[in-house]
Amino acid sequence: MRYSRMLIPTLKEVPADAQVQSHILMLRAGMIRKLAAGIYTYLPLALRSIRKVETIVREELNRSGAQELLMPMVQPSEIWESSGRWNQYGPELLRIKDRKGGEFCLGPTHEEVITHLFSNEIKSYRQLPINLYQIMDKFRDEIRPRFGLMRGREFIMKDAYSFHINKEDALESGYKVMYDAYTRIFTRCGLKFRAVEADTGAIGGNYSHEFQVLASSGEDTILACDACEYSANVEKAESKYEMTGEVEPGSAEVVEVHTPNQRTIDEISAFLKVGPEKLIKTLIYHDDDGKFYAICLRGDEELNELKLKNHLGVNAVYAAEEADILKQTGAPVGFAGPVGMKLPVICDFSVKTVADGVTGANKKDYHFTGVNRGRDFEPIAWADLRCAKDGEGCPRCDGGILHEYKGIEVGQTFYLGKKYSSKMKAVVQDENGKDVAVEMGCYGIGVSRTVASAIEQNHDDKGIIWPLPIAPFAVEILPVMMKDDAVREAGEKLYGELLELGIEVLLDDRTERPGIKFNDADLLGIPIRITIGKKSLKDGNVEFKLRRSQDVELIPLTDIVTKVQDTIAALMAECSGE
RNA sequence: CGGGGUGUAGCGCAGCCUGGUAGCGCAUCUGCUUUGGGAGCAGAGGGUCGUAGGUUCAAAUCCUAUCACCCCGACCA
Repeated sequence: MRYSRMLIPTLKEVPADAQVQSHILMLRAGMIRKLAAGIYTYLPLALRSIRKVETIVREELNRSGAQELLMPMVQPSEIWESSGRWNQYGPELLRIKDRKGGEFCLGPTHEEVITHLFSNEIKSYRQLPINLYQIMDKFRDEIRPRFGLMRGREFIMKDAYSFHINKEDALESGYKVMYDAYTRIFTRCGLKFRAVEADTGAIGGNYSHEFQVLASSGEDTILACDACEYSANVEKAESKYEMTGEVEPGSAEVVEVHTPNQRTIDEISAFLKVGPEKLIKTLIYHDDDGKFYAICLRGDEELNELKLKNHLGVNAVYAAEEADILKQTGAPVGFAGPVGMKLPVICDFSVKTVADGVTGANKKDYHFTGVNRGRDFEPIAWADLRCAKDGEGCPRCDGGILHEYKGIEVGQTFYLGKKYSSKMKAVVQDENGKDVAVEMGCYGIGVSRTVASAIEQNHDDKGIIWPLPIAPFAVEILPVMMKDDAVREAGEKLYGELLELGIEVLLDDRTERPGIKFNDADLLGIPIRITIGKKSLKDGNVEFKLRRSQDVELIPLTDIVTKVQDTIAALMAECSGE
């Protein structure tokens, strides 16, 4: 492609409404333009990268036995009513009417459509297993779209749905296969990522993983072991911490102390001059049935609500309102404690590391000191309820330490079991002619977000540094002076030769000044740059430079094609995962 | 939806308080000179000042409403 003919409207200045690097750089590199909040046009350069990701996704999914189809973006309300989600989904579902007043929505996801299709077309266990996927635009009317392609309302997603006759199959030939395919996909994209254990909600089990591209600007926090494969979203992560540091209960007397208006851990810690690790904090929670609990943690620990929810085996947990706390504990917020607590007390393991602790007295403006477990209170359960932290022990292996990373979620795999199939009539006849609900899995990849996260992970202050497999072009030829006949002709000749070999090459044939060309080249981030200048050309050489490196090599014109081919092969091999 | 902020040329902004010819830089077009890291000179084009009402002899400027966009919270690929 000739630069002079391609729509690449680069910007020298940073657009005022962009905050994150991927957004800024995609705007500046002329890759995207906004039409409305969270809705973008992908310009030619961006589309080339998107297509590359899509191709990798297709190749790996096809290889894993999945089949591509394409479902409608506009979906009738009926199927959403039958799944119960027409009312449930909320304002994120963009609803529209046709000319006859019929109700439709723009598809935010396709469980309804795929299940509708399945129940009509798949009747027998002999047709299973089957895995169907598509790559298309989704529309989710997000409350707050932001960060360019990172969180758009319209975005490109690959969604896959698998159907199996039994759980063993679903996990082995379904979930595991997709997990491996995802690992290959992101490896082939040239991204540094981790597959982390994620919340499975009410389904339970370790059968959901988030694929997180590591980037300091990521919104998700993950903890990963430095010795084994364990890594998990901090929302779910466990650690070996609770097994260490346990102390015997102390022998101090329980003393009621006056602590006027001292509510928070910091306030009490300062007021009584004891460290927060000597405090036991008590939080009041209730589940979706309105049942209340008192949750105790060491003062310097944070409650992981997800762990609490899973421990209780309920659909949701909520922090109690101020009025409820007064009603349930007899004291205002800040003075709850396990001693004499009427509500069931559940303690995090961290409480075992506190002896002669400080707790609320369930009485306004009073706390207890010298509180010890066993003697002064007894929880109904001990559990891991705290947020795991950087530097703590790995729960899966010996000696491994967890480290914290920031990540961008680009994919998630779910084993769903029969949760949806039983509700949505996805049934087949088994060998006995009996109807059974099928085992389902669903698997998503944010394609446009993957491209954005690649930039988030690979850039410097001058611009993008594309991983070769998803770069819009592999090579950029930069003739410094197009008006110099020798330089121009050498550029054109090399351009022709590389094209002939099927190499994707961008020829900057603009008659711009060198500074503009160099800066644009850095901004666009094409992995291989070949600069053709008057002086080196006189000796029969061109300059060869990788975007990610500072080194410039002088290569004889006669060798440059081979050099490019070898370099492409080497860069691709880095991402092959072999 | 709650809180904060911004709408003036393709991009970045000034002008508004104190009403009176709509400006600057970059970009664009023409010509000449320049050409290894965002050139110089000369000239040109481009704006219903987000929109709708109101006040006024007169509104980008004051008032009212409204819309859009951005940032902080709950959601998610």
